Amino acid sequence: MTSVRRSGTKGVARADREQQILDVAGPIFGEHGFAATSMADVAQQAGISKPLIYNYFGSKEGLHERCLRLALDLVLGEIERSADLGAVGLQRALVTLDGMFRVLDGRAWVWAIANDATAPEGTAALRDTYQQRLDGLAREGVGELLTLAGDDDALDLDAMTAVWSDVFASLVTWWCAHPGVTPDAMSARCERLFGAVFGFSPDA
Amino acid sequence: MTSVRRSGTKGVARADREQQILDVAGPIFGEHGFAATSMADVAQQAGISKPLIYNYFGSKEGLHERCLRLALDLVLGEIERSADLGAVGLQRALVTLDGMFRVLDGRAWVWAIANDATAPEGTAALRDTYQQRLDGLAREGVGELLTLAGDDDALDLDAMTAVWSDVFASLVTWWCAHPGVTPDAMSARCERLFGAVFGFSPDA
DNA sequence: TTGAATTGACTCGCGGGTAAGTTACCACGG
DNA sequence: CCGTGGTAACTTACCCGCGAGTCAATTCAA
Repeated sequence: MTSVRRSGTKGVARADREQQILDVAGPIFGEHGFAATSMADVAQQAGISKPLIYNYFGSKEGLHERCLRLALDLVLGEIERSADLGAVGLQRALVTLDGMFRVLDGRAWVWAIANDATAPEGTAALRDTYQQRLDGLAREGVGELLTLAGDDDALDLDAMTAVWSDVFASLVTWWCAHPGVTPDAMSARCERLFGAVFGFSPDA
Repeated sequence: MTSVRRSGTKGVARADREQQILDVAGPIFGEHGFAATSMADVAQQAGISKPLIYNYFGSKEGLHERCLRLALDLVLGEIERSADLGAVGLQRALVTLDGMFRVLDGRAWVWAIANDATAPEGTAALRDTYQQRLDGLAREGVGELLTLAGDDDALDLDAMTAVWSDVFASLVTWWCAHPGVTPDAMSARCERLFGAVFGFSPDA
């Protein structure tokens, strides 16, 4: 997995060192949040010095943005992949949840960093495009449900989309807080809960 | 509303000044969160100097705790009051939401400060007792629903309680982000959404 | 020798917190 | 009616630690 050293280079090849730093920084940002993470801490846990990180990523924001991009790509990619599977209604919700559990298995920090409230202002645009694509997908399913119930109020749709997004996040966050639960077990749990709420088996 | 000045005292009476600082600090803590709030900012917006705040509240944590207590008392008090009204099932949920909208009307910072993720460690105990009482109430209604559906898994109840708490929070937060919506209109919205999800009118 | 990789040892601003003084008001004695 | 001292409210100007960010070296492969 090690890249070839470039001429005139001591120590670790540039690409490898970069990857190594990202591997360490991601979980740290995820655990403590952007604001409460110190560069000295990242450097120490990576076994290198602080200036080296600045050499590679320029600033704390720069390092964070790289980690955030990885996280958002992973999360959003998985959600869009699930959407393409073609399931509808509750089945689609369950499929999306299941995919998320699988992709986050052993990488809970990805979810944490994607939902970090202390992220710097500079990432607002990045997070916006991500949120818009997410909301768009959520809105489809939610709109279907509301239309079926004869509700065509625009703000109702807006609020319900926010609620569904939070329900999704709530289930994922709960799972992240229970490391012993396998993705399979968690998906089964979601099926039971959906069944209890909606009063019928989801595959009906 | 002004307290009597005590003998040998210049300026504002102690109780009045304390209240004035709290009135300013609450919304600031709510808007920026504990971590991102600076004492100098609070002092400036209150039109006084920084040391005066320390004279009154001892520390940043001290000031924050006072604001947090006010917020938690308001929120939890309202929820327990709603619980005592004796409604059951979905009606109880709607009544609780309605009460929350009314008590937070014009005081959105109360909700923000009660849900601030950057609150200091020292308030963990305070927040725990609050959260436990909240969870206890939520667990009642959720447990009823799950038992009705034949689900008696302990972790299911745990997860579902977390989800319901987040749904509640999600609706309140959405409302806080839409200042033009009256409590009445928001309660009506909640009724429609509940109806759409559960497939029947809540008062049935 | 060259030059990229790497680091020890800084600077600097920000924000919590404080020491020491200043202001304004009141209660007295003359 | 006028000092004059006492006291509480209040402020200016500071300290100090922490963490982001930088610079002048140092190491080592080619």
